[in-house]
Amino acid sequence: MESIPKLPESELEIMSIIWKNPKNVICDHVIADLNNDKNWSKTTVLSFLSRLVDRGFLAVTKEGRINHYSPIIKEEDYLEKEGKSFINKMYHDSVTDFVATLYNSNNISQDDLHNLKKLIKKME
Amino acid sequence: MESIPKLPESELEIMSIIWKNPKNVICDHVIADLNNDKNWSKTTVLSFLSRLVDRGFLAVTKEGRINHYSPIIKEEDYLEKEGKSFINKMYHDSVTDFVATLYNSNNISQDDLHNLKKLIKKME
DNA sequence: AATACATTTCTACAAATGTAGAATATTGTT
DNA sequence: AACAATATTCTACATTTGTAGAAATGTATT
Repeated sequence: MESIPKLPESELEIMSIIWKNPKNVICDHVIADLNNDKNWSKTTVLSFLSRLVDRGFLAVTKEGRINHYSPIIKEEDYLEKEGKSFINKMYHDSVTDFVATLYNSNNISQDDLHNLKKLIKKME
Repeated sequence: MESIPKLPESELEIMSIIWKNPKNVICDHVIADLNNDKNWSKTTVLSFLSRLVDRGFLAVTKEGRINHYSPIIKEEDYLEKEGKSFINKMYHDSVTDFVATLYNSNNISQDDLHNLKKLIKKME
């Protein structure tokens, strides 16, 4: 299959919203869920949605005049691919180095750390 | 201080090379260390270097006619900032979820996993 | 000094991204 | 049916990124 392309920031923002709640998505839902600091106009959001359709991330169907969007690319797949490439590019493939950096700079919450420990215990 | 901006791919590539070996860097070193799949012309590399200077990532001094570049932004700082933002944007701030994704998709080497365990043991 | 050569800086341009108004199409209302 | 309201699609344009030739500048060589 075609390898999944990396999305530009804004389109990723839109996809994240859709992945979080992927059933029966229309433009207005997306707008409602946008971060407050983004005040994109409706046409802007529609542009992004249409680019995501072009890129093969979304499918669109019309109900009356309204566009309904649904994800084609799965969130897990995208995250896996991006995560891998991030660790590779930035940490020469060492997850350990990555976690160490975050830990040393105090960017892992107690809670998160706790869960991480539990997870690691289960792994082998 | 100004928050560190995110670099475009190509410039990050250049910075990575320089960070790896930051003393007395000249254009030709960078070119020599480039990945084989990148065959950027010398002027292209020089363009990137000069953009990095503009962005405040590199300082440049001339020895004769030769430009010597040295990092202003520290690798750790850039990595910390990008790592944080990655985990935030992609994994709603959960390092655990990130590690889980990578683990489940078989993208952590035995070796790495081993080190990770050791690291976690030391943390608290 | 004149010439050939190497290095850097300028300039340019295509493609991608961010952004949204104008035009069009569709639906609902008087 | 005519008109207002609304959603989508087109079109447009500025900015950023990728890419590199042309021009300028400095150095070495005959």
